[in-house]
Amino acid sequence: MNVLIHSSSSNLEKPSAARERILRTAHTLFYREGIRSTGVDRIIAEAGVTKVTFYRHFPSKNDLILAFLDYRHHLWMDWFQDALQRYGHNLPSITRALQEWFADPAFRGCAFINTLGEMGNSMPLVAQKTLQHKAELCKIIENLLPDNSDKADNARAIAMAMDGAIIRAAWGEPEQALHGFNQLVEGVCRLTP
Amino acid sequence: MNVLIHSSSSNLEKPSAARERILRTAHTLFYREGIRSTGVDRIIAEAGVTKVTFYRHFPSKNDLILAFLDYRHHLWMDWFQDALQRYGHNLPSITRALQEWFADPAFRGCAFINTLGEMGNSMPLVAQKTLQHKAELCKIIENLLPDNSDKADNARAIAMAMDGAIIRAAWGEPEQALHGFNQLVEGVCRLTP
DNA sequence: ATCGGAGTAGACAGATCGTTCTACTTTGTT
DNA sequence: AACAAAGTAGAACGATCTGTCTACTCCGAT
Repeated sequence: MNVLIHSSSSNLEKPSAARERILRTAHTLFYREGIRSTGVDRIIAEAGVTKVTFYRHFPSKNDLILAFLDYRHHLWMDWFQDALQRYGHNLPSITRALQEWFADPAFRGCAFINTLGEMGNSMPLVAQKTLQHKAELCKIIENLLPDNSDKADNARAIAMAMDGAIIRAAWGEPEQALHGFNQLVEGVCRLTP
Repeated sequence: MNVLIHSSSSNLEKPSAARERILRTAHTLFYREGIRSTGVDRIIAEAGVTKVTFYRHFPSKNDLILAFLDYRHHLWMDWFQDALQRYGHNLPSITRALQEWFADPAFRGCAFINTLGEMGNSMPLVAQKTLQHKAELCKIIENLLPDNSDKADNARAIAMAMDGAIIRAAWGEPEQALHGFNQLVEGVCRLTP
């Protein structure tokens, strides 16, 4: 019951089935077990490709890491926007979306937070992609806020609260995470009604 | 100008100078560069000990990782409590303490968030120590809250906001992190005045 | 018909990983 | 004086890491 499903059958422009399999496998393993503890050999084996094929598409593991983040970005954004729509596309729908995500057995926190935390400053592009990801998230949150409030500011605060909630949920306390998140969001909204 | 300084001269009960050096070196490297990307060979070299000495104190790298978290816990808690006292031991003093921390050139986010994110579920004790760390932090925050409010609940929400701020600061946006954190704290406090 | 791009299978190199080992020296306690 | 704990120096282990290489197959477009 994965909530974040891979759009498997969009091969109309043929972006290489092998490449897609590598990327999906890398996504699963990188997200579940971390970047460094996942060797390329394992990705290659589980994706069912050969080394030559792998290195043809991704000249180095670093290239795969960056592609993984792009892949993750689109996957997560698509799911999140869809979830918001399904839950009413208003402020409370964020909580419902998070609840859905936290309940996913594959949930293991935010891939960007985890990756940046693991890689440190050794890959500047990771930090850059992380910032882009969160900037886009802020824009989406902005659209859920009423016009009279200071939208950009409040959206950033809510995004921060989201990260805090995601981390807490990753520690195995999803209920407390959602409760605390609601508290924080409610508080912020009361400040600029 | 490290804000988190190592209590170097507390060798009255002699916990082995070599052990202390290994632990300090591991702390620096693990925190700055991550766990898996820091090999024991490098720790051994930079700590100026030999392999035998290293493995006498820490039978495996995993033991060192856990000791690192304990070490970090005490180091950070001591600094944090001291900073709170210095800034007035009230709610706003949290922000000042965070500001001080974020300005530290060695700042690279929360060691527990980073480590748990990197290790995943491969080391259950890491998750356990992380929860203990944050539980203790919540208790400290509780003591800063007025009596009439729902202290435990609010402390947890504030701790969550702290984590969000820490992450944002680790991405290189300390001012936005502090601003958002203030917003969130102010909002929570207005809910239960 | 043919040529190139993308695939398969798997050996291999060179570095680094965590860990163990032998052999010797210093230091503190009894 | 003697002994044990804790230190030094450094070789070596097997495993695993990323990345390269040769040799062969398949298939679609020209």
